Amino acid sequence: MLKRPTSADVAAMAGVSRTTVSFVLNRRADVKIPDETRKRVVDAAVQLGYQPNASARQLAGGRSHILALVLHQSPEQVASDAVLAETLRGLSAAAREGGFRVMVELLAPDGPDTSYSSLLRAQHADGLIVSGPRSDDPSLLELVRDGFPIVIQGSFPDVAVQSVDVDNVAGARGAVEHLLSLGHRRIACITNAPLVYTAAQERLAGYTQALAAAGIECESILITEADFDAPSGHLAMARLLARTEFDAAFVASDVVALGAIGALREAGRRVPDDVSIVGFDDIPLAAYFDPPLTTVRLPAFELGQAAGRALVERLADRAIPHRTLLPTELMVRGSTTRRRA
Amino acid sequence: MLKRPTSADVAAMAGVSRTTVSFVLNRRADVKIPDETRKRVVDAAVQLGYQPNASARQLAGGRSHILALVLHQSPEQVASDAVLAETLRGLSAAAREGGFRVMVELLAPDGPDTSYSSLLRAQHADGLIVSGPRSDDPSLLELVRDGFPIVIQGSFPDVAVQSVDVDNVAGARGAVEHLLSLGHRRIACITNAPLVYTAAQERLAGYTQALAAAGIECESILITEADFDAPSGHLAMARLLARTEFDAAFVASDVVALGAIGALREAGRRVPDDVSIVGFDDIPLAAYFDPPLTTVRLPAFELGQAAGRALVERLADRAIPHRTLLPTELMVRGSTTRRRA
DNA sequence: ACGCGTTACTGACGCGCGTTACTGTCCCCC
DNA sequence: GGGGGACAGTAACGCGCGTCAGTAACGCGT
Repeated sequence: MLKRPTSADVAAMAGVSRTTVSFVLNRRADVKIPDETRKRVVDAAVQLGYQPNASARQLAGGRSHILALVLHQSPEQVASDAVLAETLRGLSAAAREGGFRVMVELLAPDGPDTSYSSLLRAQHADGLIVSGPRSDDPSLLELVRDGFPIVIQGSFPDVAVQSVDVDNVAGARGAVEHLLSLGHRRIACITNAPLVYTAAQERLAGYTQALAAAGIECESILITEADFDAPSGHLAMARLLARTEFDAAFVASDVVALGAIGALREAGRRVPDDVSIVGFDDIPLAAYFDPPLTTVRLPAFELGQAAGRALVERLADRAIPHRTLLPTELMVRGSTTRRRA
Repeated sequence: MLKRPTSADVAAMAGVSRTTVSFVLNRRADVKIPDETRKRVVDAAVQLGYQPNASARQLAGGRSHILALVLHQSPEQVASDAVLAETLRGLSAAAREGGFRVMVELLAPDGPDTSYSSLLRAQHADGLIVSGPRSDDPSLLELVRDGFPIVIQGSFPDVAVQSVDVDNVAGARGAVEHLLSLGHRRIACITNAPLVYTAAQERLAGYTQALAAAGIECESILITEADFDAPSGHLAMARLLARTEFDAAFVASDVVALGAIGALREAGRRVPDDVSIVGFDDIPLAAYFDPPLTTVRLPAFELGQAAGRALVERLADRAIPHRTLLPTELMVRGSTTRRRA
């Protein structure tokens, strides 16, 4: 492997100093360089295939131009996170706009894994996007308190840190309102995850709000928790079926909803004729479920993009809103229908 | 934000030179340091919360300790890549074992996006894992020729570069043999992607091999291409239904298969009673399709892990096999059944 | 007393770049 | 003729670390 050219090589070839090379290649507006010299430098750089060494640049400039995405999730959660790819795409796009690259740090949630704090403390990355943190994460609190640039994707209550999220409450409320508008009154709810996760809390809150607004009492017998994946949805629906009657259900995750629909089918209940189902997320496959799933679209790409942009702005010392909430959209498909008379 | 401590600060506090600090913290076995001194240094480092600056380390050491994952995929492909998350987990695990971190580079496939070559040339990353490259990518060829450490995830024929892949041919063959063993003779095939992708070619090859081994002629009227996502599977199945008869189909992607099953349903054909279906990938949701999908399990985690490990070994100048093929496993579920008499 | 080896450590350089402060030159205007 | 300013460019330092060559102190055998 041939030795990579340095800026000194470019300088030598162009017959100028290294400083001039740096000025030209970094397009410094406050330094005047005649076009002729500029061209000589650029030509030399191109001819040598010069690429500035990232480490040296980072060291001299004090910034790494890297954003790190920290995923605070269990394997099951990652596996069933159907929107991760899209979120990553959005983040990647935003990073690129701002001249950053993206690093990914996957954490095992069992046991305190604080490896990501070294990302910042070692200046591996300039800023962090932390996805779905647990609200009791001490090392995250410490990083925030130390003033590191961090954007939370999700929510992290009671802490002064920027966050970007989808409007879970409004989305869930809209989903339940849709069921209400179809005449359903006895509506069950399966959460997407245990309630230690704020997103699960928020979606549940949307459910109860919609019921309250319609003057319907919220019964805990109608509510049960799932745990990210389809099997947990299957179990949750089986629990509900065993203990009460209902003619619709809001399932706060498409993946969980697929499992729940399976349980309904096995119990001989048809969707949507016997039970209407609304999901949440609008994963790419949702429209191809049988029946096609009515669900709440989570703008995954935009979410990643918004988080990335927020962090980029923050790193440029520009003011950014404390909290950004992205709107959801109800996608009405075949899994909901008017209540039978 | 407080200024981060440097190794000089640690040295001052411990009353030794910076060199000694470096020796102690890097656990250099070839340098003898008494335990007492060692302890003083470690204590000082802990007390200051010292974290070596990554850039400086990279610059001095000439390596970044970063692996980059290059995803050469269209948005639709990324969105429907249900195994990306798992692969990333595996890669991340392997990287961590080897003391590396992971960077992700998403490329738009339209137009030659060579941004990833600068990852290596700028020494942003020590090595690359390139997922599913197109075989005509010139900048990749160039990188390989220049001797950069690259591992392909997928295949890249006719080029001397390490690669890791799942055994697509054997997996597809097994899927079709399963259909044959159930008495099916007229078996259609929907590819997972256009045939410029080698994985699609290989899975198709497995299909034709299995038929050939059974002495069945391979008819092109039974073969059609899809394009990664469910809608394309729907279209593909509609095309097949319009032009011929068959009693089973091998669909080389679970996501595509879901779309195909939808098309069968709309055409009034039941799965598996009228048409048996075998998919490929075993995405987490496959077991929850209706009917549960018989499919070929792609060991996604292991794939990422194997790619990561291969690259780590390569970077340590240890010999690694030119090509690693991971075995698949047939998951027999409800979408296949014996041919009706 | 001297040489020699060992132990315990350090000084100084280099990695490749950004950047500040500075130098030299030319020209114009009083 | 000389002061001043714009122009074109450079020398040199610092970023924080790894590492090699080197040194000072000490012990030991003869």
